Amino acid sequence: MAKIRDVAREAGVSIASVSRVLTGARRVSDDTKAAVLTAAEKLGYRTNYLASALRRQATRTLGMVIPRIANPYFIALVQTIEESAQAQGYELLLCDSADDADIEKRRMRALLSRQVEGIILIPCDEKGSAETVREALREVPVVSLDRSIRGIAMDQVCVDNRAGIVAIIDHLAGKAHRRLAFVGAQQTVSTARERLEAYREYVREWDLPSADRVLLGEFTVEWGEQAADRILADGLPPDAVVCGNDLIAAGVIRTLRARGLDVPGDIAVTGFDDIELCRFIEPAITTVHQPLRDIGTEGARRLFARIEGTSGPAARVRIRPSLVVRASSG
Amino acid sequence: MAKIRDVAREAGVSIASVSRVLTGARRVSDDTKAAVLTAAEKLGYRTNYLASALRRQATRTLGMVIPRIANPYFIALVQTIEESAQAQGYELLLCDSADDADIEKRRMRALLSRQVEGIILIPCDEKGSAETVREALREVPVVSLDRSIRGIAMDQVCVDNRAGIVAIIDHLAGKAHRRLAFVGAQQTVSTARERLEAYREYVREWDLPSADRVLLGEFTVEWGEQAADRILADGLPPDAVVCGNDLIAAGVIRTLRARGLDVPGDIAVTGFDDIELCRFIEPAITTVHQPLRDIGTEGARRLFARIEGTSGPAARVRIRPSLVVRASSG
DNA sequence: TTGAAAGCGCTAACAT
DNA sequence: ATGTTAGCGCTTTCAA
Repeated sequence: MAKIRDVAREAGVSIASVSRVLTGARRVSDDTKAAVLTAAEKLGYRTNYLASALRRQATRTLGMVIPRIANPYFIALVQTIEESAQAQGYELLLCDSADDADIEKRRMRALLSRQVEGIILIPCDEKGSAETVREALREVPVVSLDRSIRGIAMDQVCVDNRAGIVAIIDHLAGKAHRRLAFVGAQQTVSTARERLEAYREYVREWDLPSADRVLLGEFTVEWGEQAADRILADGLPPDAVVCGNDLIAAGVIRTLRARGLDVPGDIAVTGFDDIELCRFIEPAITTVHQPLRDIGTEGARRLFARIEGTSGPAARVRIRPSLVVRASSG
Repeated sequence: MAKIRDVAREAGVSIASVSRVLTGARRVSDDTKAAVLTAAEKLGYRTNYLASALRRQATRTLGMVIPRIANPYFIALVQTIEESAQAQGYELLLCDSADDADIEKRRMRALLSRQVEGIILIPCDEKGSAETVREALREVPVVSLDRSIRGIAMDQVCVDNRAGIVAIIDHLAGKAHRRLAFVGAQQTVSTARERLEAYREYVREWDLPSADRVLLGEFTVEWGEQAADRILADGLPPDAVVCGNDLIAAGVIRTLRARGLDVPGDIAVTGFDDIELCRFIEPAITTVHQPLRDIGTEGARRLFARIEGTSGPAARVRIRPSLVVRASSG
């Protein structure tokens, strides 16, 4: 692999001149520039990023840690961050925490070891992630996306979960649904917690017993399937099921239909997130659309502001979602 | 950020001793080790990867370039590669080529600049990728996955597309389907080409006219929807549609049902890849299951063999897929 | 405008 | 077992 030395020799100039040409410094004659470019091209020279970054003490690299790379929902956020990074001339290092706080810590440390200049994190666990973030914050700015962490001074950008749940309940109430149930996930992340809390608080304005008709498991299709059977085991089932996310809704719908019920005729079902699957399920799922692009760009904006040191106190930003009415809610 | 100097001072030893302790070299006394560990912990020291990698001339890092990070199918391969990399003590740098040969070239160069020790590539374009690969091969081993590139000496691991299509046609023939059609994608990647060729060659053993009943577009749901309408416009439509992948099949099914036809009653439909969506569509899609784990591990195995210089001539490996029969093929 | 040389933070060879 | 030091490949003073 050709080094800057080789290019200098080939071009008949000093290595300083080669560096100047390649980094775009101004003070170079056209002759030198041409000679260097020719030599570099001829030798297939490529700047050694390690040496360059070590010397200039800048990597122009961002890190991002997400709970699961296989989740298209998170990937949509990755895309947005990647675009923002590219626009600023930064590269993105993506890591998967496998929804495990220990792995998340290891990944964050690996990113810091690689001297990333900032980190975007989708925390995997509200408790476990806090310590990791605090450690990282001592070295670089960190911004959390999608899920928030309480009691920590950092920029956090997420959807207004409460507004989403309120919109869903208002919609169902407008369709004359009265007996509601909520199928959500255990309270390990803020989204699970906030959606449940919003449901509990808001639904009692319509129907008190509905506030206690709550089942908590995981954000998966499988849990939705199980939960639906539990709901049906009840003597007088609800006429609408508010789900914590779309995957759960897909599972609930599948089981309800397998048991011979009509959705939404017998029971309406709603989701949250508006993942692509919503349009493929029959009936298509009524849900809350996540403003992923807005969340991502706002997160990146704040991270870069911190990197440049031009930002004020840490803030928690909540982006308003929108209701998407489809067939599953009658 | 604490440096090795600071730790050495804090521990009252030389920087060499700190390095020895942290890199796990043997020749250190227990006292020194303890002192270093304590000091490092106290200062929150983390080895600077840039300096370390530059010095040892080894990054223990692999690069991977895939056409689209949003495609869960590719992500399944990423997961496998990541696991293999971790098992070897390597980290993985993931890049998205956005299905664009120019971007792919830029990404590959960025990886080389970062001194990755090997690259796993899912080429975005059979023509455009060849040159990029040849360039990269001058510096590090490159292994292609899922899609192959003709006329280039490198390890390539992909599914046996022909075997998959043959299995599909045998299955449909066994169900007494005779008038077949193929809906695939333009021939920019090997998978599109090989599946079409296999269809054309093999279907004529059953029904000659079927070999010409071919529509080519993209590997998307939207194209499947359009293609279905074109198929129906024909006076005497086929009784089974073999699709180039599952997304196309999903689109075909959606349109056929929207036009009032029964799948598979009126027309059977099959896919290729066995993505998750297959089980959610109604009717669930009969398809060819990709042995993604096998492809990934075999690719990683070959890459590491090349990195260690313990491998023979470049080879093209074809992994056998399996047929998954579901409701869409009657 | 150009070149010589220092030094980024670390590891490993060499000396002790 | 430990310390001293050269040097990985590059960028950026500093001089000329």
